[in-house]
Amino acid sequence: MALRFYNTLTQTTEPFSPAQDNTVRMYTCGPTVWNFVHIGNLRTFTSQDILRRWLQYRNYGLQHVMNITDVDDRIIQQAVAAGQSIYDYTDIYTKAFFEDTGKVRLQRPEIVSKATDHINEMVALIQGLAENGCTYESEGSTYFRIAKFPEYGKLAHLHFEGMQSGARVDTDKYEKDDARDFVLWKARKEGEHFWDTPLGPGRPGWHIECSAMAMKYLGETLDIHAGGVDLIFPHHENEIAQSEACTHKPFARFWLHTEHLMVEGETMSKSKGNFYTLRDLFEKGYSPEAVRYLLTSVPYRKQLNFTFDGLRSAATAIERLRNFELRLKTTKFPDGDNPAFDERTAKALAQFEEALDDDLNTAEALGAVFEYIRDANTAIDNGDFKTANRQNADSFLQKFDQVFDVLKPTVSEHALSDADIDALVAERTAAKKAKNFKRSDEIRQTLADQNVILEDTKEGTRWKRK
RNA sequence: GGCGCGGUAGCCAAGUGGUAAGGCAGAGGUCUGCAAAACCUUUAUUCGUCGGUUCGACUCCGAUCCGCGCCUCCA
Repeated sequence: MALRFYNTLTQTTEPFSPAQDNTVRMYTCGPTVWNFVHIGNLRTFTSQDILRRWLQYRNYGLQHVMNITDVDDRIIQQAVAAGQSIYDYTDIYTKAFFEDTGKVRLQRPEIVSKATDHINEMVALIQGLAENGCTYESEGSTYFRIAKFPEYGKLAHLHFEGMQSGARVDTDKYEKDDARDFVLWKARKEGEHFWDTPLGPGRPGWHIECSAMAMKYLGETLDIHAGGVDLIFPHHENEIAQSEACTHKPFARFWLHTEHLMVEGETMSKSKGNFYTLRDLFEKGYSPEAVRYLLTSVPYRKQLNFTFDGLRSAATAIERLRNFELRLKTTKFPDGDNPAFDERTAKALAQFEEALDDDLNTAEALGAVFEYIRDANTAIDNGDFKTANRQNADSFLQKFDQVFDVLKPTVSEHALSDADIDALVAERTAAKKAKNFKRSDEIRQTLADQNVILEDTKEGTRWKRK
């Protein structure tokens, strides 16, 4: 079956292909840069990375825009507290974001756009909405009038018929006609960063940046819009309202939402003491690959229970994958070809691709890979794996890694070089030959201290980094 | 209260009408100078509970218990 995704808008799984040409126009809600990225954020971004990679694997071009929210209440508050401008303050966390996500090998979107660089576009969009009679002004702020958009609630599947206007307590500091109305442009407040615009001095509301930037770079209708489940309402619902009320065209064809993660079975929160940034995990000694693997091993639409036990399991699972890769590379196979085994490889690849085509079922894809590895190991043991089978096997493994990207270890800059290791291994082999096991074990230990593991095989000694 | 998601082995988790993938941990074995590493085998008569439909249900229907999320600025 062809590629398909679950669409929050229709609540069904639908076949996917881009609307125009071969390029997927995709927008994902990026970070609010007021702090370091935490593992909850990262789960969403990692799932989007898998989405990116799978679209590319399926030979689609990609035009992916991710925003950086660099102005909002928290940022203003934190910047003031730190005695910095919002630009200086957010710059720190924007850089940290790419540094951190780079470590877990997230691809950088084709376009990264900052909210503060697109004030003009936002103002223009709000003006367009004003022309359509969808806005009103109150105490210097501009609001979107929900009553003008009857389809409001279609993404979150909320029904407001029974709700009385103003029935809810309005906790917002600004004056609104209807509790559901949301602010497009916030009036300037004393001591806050502001922009002078035709809408008056102030700053953008939360939702408008995404509509403005998405449509600027991708056109009025996106193929995919993605984010965390918590953004479905109100953020994405409001994006739809303000975009479609302006263009009268569907804002996005597919809405993909990543479920949240739990930590040790509990919701992650600072008060519970189970709040972790990616940097926290690195400090505890966990590898970027292990984090990446754990985060991707559970399909994106399922809640993921993040545990340290799971993180260790992930690291061991990666070892198994790497061991197979190493075995494939270093073993001398019997000459010839075994068509039956090539068929086995083809089957594994088909299962792998079908799993990811099915709304990115990463768990099933991994199952296909591990099952294959077991069969391949058995075939190698039995001599059923021939020299000519190596190419397809290796190609399958590389295709797997094109998506999951965990095979290559992250090597620190202080680590021994490959040449140093090779030299020590050669010395040990000589020592072993001379039955100088004392020296041989000494070298093994030296390398072990550098996180290099030696394996003695029929074809000699091979090594790997841990 | 409304809407949505989920409860499968010690842990993580796929499957969703034809008789339980995979990973980790555990147990056994192969290999090896010992060791390490690696590899192989094995581990759920059973899928929250109770009913129903069916030749047959983890998979469909009803009820029920439990967990999680959203219902205005949180990925």
